[in-house]
Amino acid sequence: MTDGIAPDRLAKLQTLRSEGQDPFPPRVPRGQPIGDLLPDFDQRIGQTVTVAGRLGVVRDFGKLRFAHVTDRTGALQVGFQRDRLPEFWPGRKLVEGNDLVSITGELGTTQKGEPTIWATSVVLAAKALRPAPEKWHGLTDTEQRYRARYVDLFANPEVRQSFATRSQIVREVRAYFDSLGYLEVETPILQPLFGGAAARPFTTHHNTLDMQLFLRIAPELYLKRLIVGGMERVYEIGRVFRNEGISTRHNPEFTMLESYEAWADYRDVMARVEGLFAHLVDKVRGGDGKVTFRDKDYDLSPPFQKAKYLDLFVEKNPGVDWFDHASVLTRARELHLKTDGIEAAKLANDVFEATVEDTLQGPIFVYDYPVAISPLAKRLPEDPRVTERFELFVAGMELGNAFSELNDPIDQEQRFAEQVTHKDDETPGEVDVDYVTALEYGMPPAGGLGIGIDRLCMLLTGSTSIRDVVLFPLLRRLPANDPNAPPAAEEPPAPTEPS
RNA sequence: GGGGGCGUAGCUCAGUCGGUAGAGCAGCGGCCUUUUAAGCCGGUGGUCGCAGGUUCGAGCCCUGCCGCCCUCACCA
Repeated sequence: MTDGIAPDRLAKLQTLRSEGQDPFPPRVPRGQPIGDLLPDFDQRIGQTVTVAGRLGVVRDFGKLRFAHVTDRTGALQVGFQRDRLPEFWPGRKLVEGNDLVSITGELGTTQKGEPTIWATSVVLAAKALRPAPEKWHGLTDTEQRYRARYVDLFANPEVRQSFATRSQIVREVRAYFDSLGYLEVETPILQPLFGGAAARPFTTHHNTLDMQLFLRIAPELYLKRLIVGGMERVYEIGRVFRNEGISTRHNPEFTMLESYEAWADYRDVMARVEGLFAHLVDKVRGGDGKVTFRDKDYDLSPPFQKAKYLDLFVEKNPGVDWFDHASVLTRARELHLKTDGIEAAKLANDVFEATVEDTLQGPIFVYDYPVAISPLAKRLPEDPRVTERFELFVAGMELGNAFSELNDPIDQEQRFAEQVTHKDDETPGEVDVDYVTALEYGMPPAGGLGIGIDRLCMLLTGSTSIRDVVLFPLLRRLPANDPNAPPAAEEPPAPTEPS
């Protein structure tokens, strides 16, 4: 438990205690945000204020020491002078870099004009038993950054900034839908059947009900029940779980936005998406939609390009008929795709993904997807093989998926039944009868949308990896003898009742 | 799961041909009241990811394993 603690810091802690000082006092003077002091600092010179935060590297001049103190709003230099701190001075070395402190002092500047709080009182707020990473490089080891995100966050200000931006993005997504009269709702994460997407679920079990449950792969089918119920405009921002590979753009749990709007179709939803991006570009990027992602430039300002799925398919696969399996099979073999045991429609879509998807720099709406790969979308009146569905691509990355929602319960039941007969581990083993029943009560025509919030954050923060926009990405557990590993399996603490 | 790369002090990194384990920062002692990657002097600090093997001798070569990153596959 104490592996990795610097012995000298532990010794200082004990010295503090033996001198009757509490290294972890319950409260200290909180003072005010450093960021509030800086803009009109010149006018504040001479004021006595209190600030609290984490102490940086101490620069020691014998009878004078400097260090910066950082809080969530900024950093300010602290000047420790022997003559102003007669009581603190003899034990000054017991307070060191990375400790958490509360400083009271007079605002002033140094000879070089650096804003400085000349301390008249120093209170240790919490002793740090481990040193900070190196001041100049910070913490760069990616594994340590993800495993010890708490260090990453205080050592690397740009990381804090990215997550602040993520918070702002989520806030503005809410603001956008709220402004349109949508209700934010919460639907089950533990679901007896999984659906609304094609993905392998995590499974779990409820003891008292003795029931198998799935962690949701999408909230879709519950949200549309709400449309049946007359809520008309709903959205949910929540975690979904897919038991699949991990990569720079996949985390097993990720955050999805889904919205549904009655009396809208997929064209209306397209406009909503453009409206959302315009809003985000305005509020998060200050009107600048130009972002750099993986060394390429994109402009996220709407309007976006549009192209039909089948047009793109033909363009990259001349002479190949998406709906003709023999034709697709030939092409798939040409592309060295895996063809054994792959269903016809999936194979055709694999060809699309192999030949088209990477070329979609975007932002671009790809629309009118074949029905066979769109089990929840409404067919085009003029071509029942195709659905009113679009996906949004940026940088070859699928960012959103939307369609005119299928509200014909008979068609829906048939498509579910079709899925069950071709069941694989990505489709449920039985028809969601209750969902079909809901549709039988009548669902207004509606447009639905799903957007991967994490990927949206990647784009807007220029993060190459999804792990840079997820605070605690899933990592393999380390062996128990490693100091960074969680404590070896012990008796779990007794469950406590929520109060 | 396949392919490639990486793992050395708390942190950032060197380590040549296989020949005594190194630097900077942090921490420790000393000097210094205006530095800001402070400076100077002196010391401290190592399960070289783990386990085997080859060798007189392994951080280095070989095998297996663990972890992370990139990439492909799958997906949003």
